[in-house]
Amino acid sequence: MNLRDLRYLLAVAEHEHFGRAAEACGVSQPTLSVQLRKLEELLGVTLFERGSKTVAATAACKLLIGHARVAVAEVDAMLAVARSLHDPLAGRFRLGIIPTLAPYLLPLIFAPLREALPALEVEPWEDQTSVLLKRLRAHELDAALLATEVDGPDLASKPLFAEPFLAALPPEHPLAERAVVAEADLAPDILVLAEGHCLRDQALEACGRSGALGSTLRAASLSTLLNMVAAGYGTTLLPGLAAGAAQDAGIVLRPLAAQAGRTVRVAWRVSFPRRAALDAVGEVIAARLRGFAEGAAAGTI
Amino acid sequence: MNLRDLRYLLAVAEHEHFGRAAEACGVSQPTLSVQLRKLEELLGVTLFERGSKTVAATAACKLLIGHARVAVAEVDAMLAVARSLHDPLAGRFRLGIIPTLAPYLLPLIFAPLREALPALEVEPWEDQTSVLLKRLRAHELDAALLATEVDGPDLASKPLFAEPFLAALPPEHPLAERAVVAEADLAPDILVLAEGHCLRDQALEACGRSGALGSTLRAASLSTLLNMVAAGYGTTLLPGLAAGAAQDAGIVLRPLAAQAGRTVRVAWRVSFPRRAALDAVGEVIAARLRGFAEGAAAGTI
DNA sequence: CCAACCTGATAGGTGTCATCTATAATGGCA
DNA sequence: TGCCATTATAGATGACACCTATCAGGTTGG
Repeated sequence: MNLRDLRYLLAVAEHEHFGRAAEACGVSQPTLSVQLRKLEELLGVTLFERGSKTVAATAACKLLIGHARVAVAEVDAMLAVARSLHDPLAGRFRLGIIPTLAPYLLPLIFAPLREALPALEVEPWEDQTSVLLKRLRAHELDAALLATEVDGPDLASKPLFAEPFLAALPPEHPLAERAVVAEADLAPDILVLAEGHCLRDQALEACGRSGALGSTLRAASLSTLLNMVAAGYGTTLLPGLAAGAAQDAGIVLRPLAAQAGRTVRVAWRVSFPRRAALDAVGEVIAARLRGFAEGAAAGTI
Repeated sequence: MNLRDLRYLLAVAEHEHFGRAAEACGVSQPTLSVQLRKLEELLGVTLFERGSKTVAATAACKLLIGHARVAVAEVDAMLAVARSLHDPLAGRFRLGIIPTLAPYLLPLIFAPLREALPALEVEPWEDQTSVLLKRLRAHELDAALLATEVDGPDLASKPLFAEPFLAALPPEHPLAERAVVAEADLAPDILVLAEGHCLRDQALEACGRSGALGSTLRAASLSTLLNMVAAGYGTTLLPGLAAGAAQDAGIVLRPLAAQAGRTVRVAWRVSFPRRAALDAVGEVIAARLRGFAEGAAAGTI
């Protein structure tokens, strides 16, 4: 059975005339006659009584037509929905973001995203890299903003912008008097985030310390870490976008000698079909952050 | 778009696996792949994300699947209804019956009809011949029991049984003393039904009177007519099946010399598709009335 | 690290079938 | 009785759903 046949059925029932029904369906009258007869044979039911001048739906036909009408209407509704879904730049876009980035990046990009992609409902999801990757692979996210490369043939990524690190120091810290701080000088009393945060590994690597930290304090969030630095517990390496929050906390920021930093990337499943939305979101973010690295590295924040 | 495609869509969404979905649909995997890709092109929407090991429905697909499910379910329901309608001996059967027949025939045939055709809901409709024919042609009746032939190429009929007329006389009427009454003897004081009843014309013809009756009384129903005869207003020609009612009213019945009578026929549209039901109903009625004519004509009622 | 697998995509061939035009059959009507 | 309207039939044709065979990519296990 074919949907077309149901449309023919409804047309003949409505017009009570094969010729006009055929015209309404855009086919020839013989086509309609043949197809309708086939439908009758398939159903095992006489659908229409053909008189010399009249075509009348049988009682059986009237029973069946109700179902046919609903079925055709549903398919039409489906086509309509599909048409409204044509635009890849519309609909929900679930974007994972790592915790050391989300609070500082989101305020910057929300407005540009809404302006550039008004039909796209960007839904942020904050979690650590490994969780984001898991959710991304599970189709629970459409893309993720990370500070690491991704591996595996099912995922791909591209860099959006470079984010320099800054030395974050308590005001009374000896290093605060220097204009530029060498990464290695931070090593002795550096504070880092809890395990799982990519920033933790990157900070340790930048200042040349191994992973074995002993009793070093570990903060659960970048906000907590800043509070600890401000309280004089030690120093840290801060992502450039968090500079504003650090200064508000009374922390002294200094550019780094070797210009350590991280690259924020957008990652996605290679099979993800809405590449247009993906690229558009990436471009909006990259455009918003363009020139950020130079300014931050030069200390002109 | 084809219903088949919707079934494929639902199968893949359910199994999340092209091979197994194809098996469930009874087609090869390439067929399913090709058809689904075509559906995606038709809808302009990517329905599934194909990973190396996974097939996941996109958000758009989930929106569309709801409609597809309803449409397919409706079509299946339609097929189920059609199957249950296969039996032509089932369902409503609207049977027109003329007023001079209905009250006397229906009590005889209801039980046999119910026994022989339990799935057939016979729905009687009582009206005069012309009205019945109009309703029959308008598809408001499936068949009609008449005492006349039908004409026109759109209608057909066949005789079911012969119904002799009887002379109906007041007990004190002179003719009541005869064993057999000649039709012409009833003419002087015959009472007939109102115009439009076929029995009126047949009674008048049988007793040799012209249509011009002058001030002759006319009854609206056979029941009224019997009351009038019983009250001594005159005589009448009575259809055999009404004999019981007449005797209950205290009327004297006599066989007719020329054995005037009428033939009850079933009429239908030649295009009426449920010939099986029609023939079955006719046969039940004919069987029930078989032998009636001889008994009635012989006065052994 | 490579071979065997699993899975979906692609290619070429084939048969079915929806569709067309042309024409017949039927009945109504003047 | 011939003309109009309507549906049914016939034969031809093109589209397309389907198949088998094969490819391509990714995973897995020895």
